[in-house]
Order: sequence, then structure tokens, then C-alpha cells
Amino acid sequence: MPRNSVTATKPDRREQILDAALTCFLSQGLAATTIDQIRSESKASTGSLYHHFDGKESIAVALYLDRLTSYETGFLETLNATNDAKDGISAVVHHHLRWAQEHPADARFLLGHVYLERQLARSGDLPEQNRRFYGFVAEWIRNRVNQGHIRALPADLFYALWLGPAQELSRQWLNKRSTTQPTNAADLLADAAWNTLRA
Amino acid sequence: MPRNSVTATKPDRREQILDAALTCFLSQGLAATTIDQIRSESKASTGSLYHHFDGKESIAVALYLDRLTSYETGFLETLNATNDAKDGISAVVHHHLRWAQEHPADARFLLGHVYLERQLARSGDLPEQNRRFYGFVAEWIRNRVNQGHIRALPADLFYALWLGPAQELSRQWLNKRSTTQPTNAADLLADAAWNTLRA
DNA sequence: TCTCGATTAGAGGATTATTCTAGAACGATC
DNA sequence: GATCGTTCTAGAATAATCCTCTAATCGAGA
Repeated sequence: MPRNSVTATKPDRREQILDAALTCFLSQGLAATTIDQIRSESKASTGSLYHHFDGKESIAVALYLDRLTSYETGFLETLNATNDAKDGISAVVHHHLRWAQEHPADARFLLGHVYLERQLARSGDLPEQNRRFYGFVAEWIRNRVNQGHIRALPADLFYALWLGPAQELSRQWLNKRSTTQPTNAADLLADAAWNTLRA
Repeated sequence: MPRNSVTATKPDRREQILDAALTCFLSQGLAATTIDQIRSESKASTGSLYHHFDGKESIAVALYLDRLTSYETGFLETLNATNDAKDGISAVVHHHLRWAQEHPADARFLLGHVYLERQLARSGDLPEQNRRFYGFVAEWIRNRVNQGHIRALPADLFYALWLGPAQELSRQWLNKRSTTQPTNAADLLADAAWNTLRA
């Protein structure tokens, strides 16, 4: 069986289905949307749907991974484009808020269905993808700590102080509980993060 | 001639159902658990289940509201037991982390299914309950700002800086991504919050 | 005891999820 | 450009699940 080479020009079916599912999940909730709704919204047939995915939950998990990857890719590009510690800390806060504001549907889905991360972890798809992300970020942190630019903290604590506030503000904005546009708060949150994390 | 004999005890069917649902939702995910599983886990009958709730989604929403109320009640009690601004800020951070650690199942459900808040808002149950919570907290903040003890910030930003890091750390710990026990980080996060928020 | 509203019960029809068989489109190979 | 293996699409058939409905039980008060 010849291995499927580079998946460069994929037929859009898979993505059509993911997009349709996102629309349905956000407007009605995951439990309330039926396969048939996804089917008609995406113009795919039942067979096609089950060819690409194992079922409704499987679509949700794939969607979660897809959007998470998109976020993390931007995160790493942003981080790599900076040099000193302060710029890195700040740029990522800005990226986080900008991403949430520019991709509200994706962000709402990711923030709203965090529990899918556990299913993802069980399924074994998360590890490679995400382990690499966390590993990279942890190393970035370690380097700056060694250079004496930032406080020596465990990576999980560091991460929480770094992005927790941006995350929480995004969450409130996406839930329509706050009226502060995330990007308008970016400078303030970036400064706060830096002041907390600097050596 | 339907029989029955026991069932006399009154451990509130409604709560039994909520507890059973929590167990199922956490172990299999909301989409994957069936009404029948909740039924057998809770020892209730189909009819009883539908008497108390409108369906699976409705159970999830009720569960969300129930646990959220429990969290918020503790939050307000904690806040009311303090006087000066610094103590209040710190005590609530501690409360947040302690609650997550002591009620991991509840916390996992709340954090993992944030999207239910929107359904809750639509259903009209959230407003009174929750509006009061946010109103109270916003007023507490306003008072301390007026007294010149803390920075003048919009309530949503203030809240994000206050509890965002604790929230994010809890999330990581509950998802088994971090090994730092939330309560062991409490002093550090409380200090960080105070330093960011003080006038 | 009798009545009444609230609750529980579980069978059965309606809805939804998934499987299955068949064939079309694609792409590699010669 | 014909053949062959594979992937993808289709939609009917089947299985699983949801939810409605009627009837029965319980407990409190008259």
C-alpha cells in the first residue's frame, strides 16, 4: 500500500465539515447539534462524514486540535520574532488578545470546550503536537531565566502569570460580559505581565 | 400493580441526578454519555428524569448553575470576611485555588464547559443569580478604588488581573498538565495580584 | 380514610447515530 | 491512455438513543 504522500492539495471536504460543525456547535451547543445538521450545513453525505471522522465527538475533537494548532503556530511565530525577554512577554500577550478578537468563533470554541483537551490527550493525537509547543515555551522561559532577565519560577506558574489575565479577559469578552475590547487592554496587560515576571 | 418498597429515603432525586450526571460527563464527555447511563447511575427512572429536567443538555446547564453557585457563594463569604483591600484580594485568590483543589470534579466541569454559560444566559436563569454576584464584586472594587487603595481600572480588567493567573493555574492542574498544587502557589499568586492591583 | 398535587415508573413511538454496499473520482504505473 | 488500487462520496438500511405518554405511588392535609 503506497503511503499517502504530502497532503498538499486536500479536497476541502474535511475542512468544510469542520467549518460547518463549528457553526452548528456555537449556535446550538455540542449536544444539541445533530449529525444531520452538520451534514446539510457542509453539503457532505453521511458516508463522507463517517469516512473522515468517527462521529460527532470525533469531529469536535478534530476541530479543537485544528484551531488549537492555529493558535499555537501564531504564538510560536510571534515569540520567535522577538529577542529580548521583555519584548517576547509583551508580544505574546498582544498576540493572544489579537487572536481572540480576530477569530472569535475559533476562540469561543476553544475556550468553551476545554474538556476536549482530555479526550484529545487520551486519543494520543495531542502529545506530539502539543508536547512540542509546551516544550518549546518551557525552554524559552528557561533560557531567559538563565540569562537573569526574568524570575525563576516553575513553567506552569510562569505561564499562568504571563497569560492568565489575557485569557480571562478574552473569556469575558467572548461571553459578552465585558465591553473592553481585548486589544485595547493589550498594553496594560503586557506591562502588568512584565512587571510581575521580570527578575 | 407496580411495586416498589424502598425509595422511601429522600435524598432528593434532583441532586442524585445531578451528581450522577457529573460523574458520567467527566468520565466520558457530555456528548458521549447517554440519558440511560445517567438514569442507571442515579437510580432514577426515565420519567423521573424528565420530570425534573428537559433533557440531557438541560441537566448539564442545571449542573453548571448549581456548581457555579457553590463557588460564588464561597467567594462572597470569603470577601465579606475581610476588611482592607489587600486582605480581600489575597483571600479570594486563596479561596479560588483551594476550591479548585478541594472540588476537582466540580471545578473540572465548570472550567471545561464554559460554553454552557451562554445557554444559561439565554435560558434566563443566569441573570438574577449571577448578575448579583458580578454586581457585588464590582461594587466592592469601586469602593476600594474610591478609598484610594487600589488602581482605578474597569471591573473586567481588574477581575482578569486579579484571578486570571489563579484560574489558569487551576486549569492546568486539573488537566494534569502542571504538578504545582494550586494551594502551594497561593501566596505567590496572591502577592502578584496585589502588586499589580494596588494603587 | 379520602383527595390531590407532586413525583416516579417504564413501555413504545419518534428521532438520531452509525453501518453497509455500491460506485465515482483520483492518481500512480506502465 | 488503459489498468489497477485506493480514497472518497452516496444514500438506504439498521441500530441506538431520546423523549412522550399513561398510569401508578407517595405524602400531606381535610
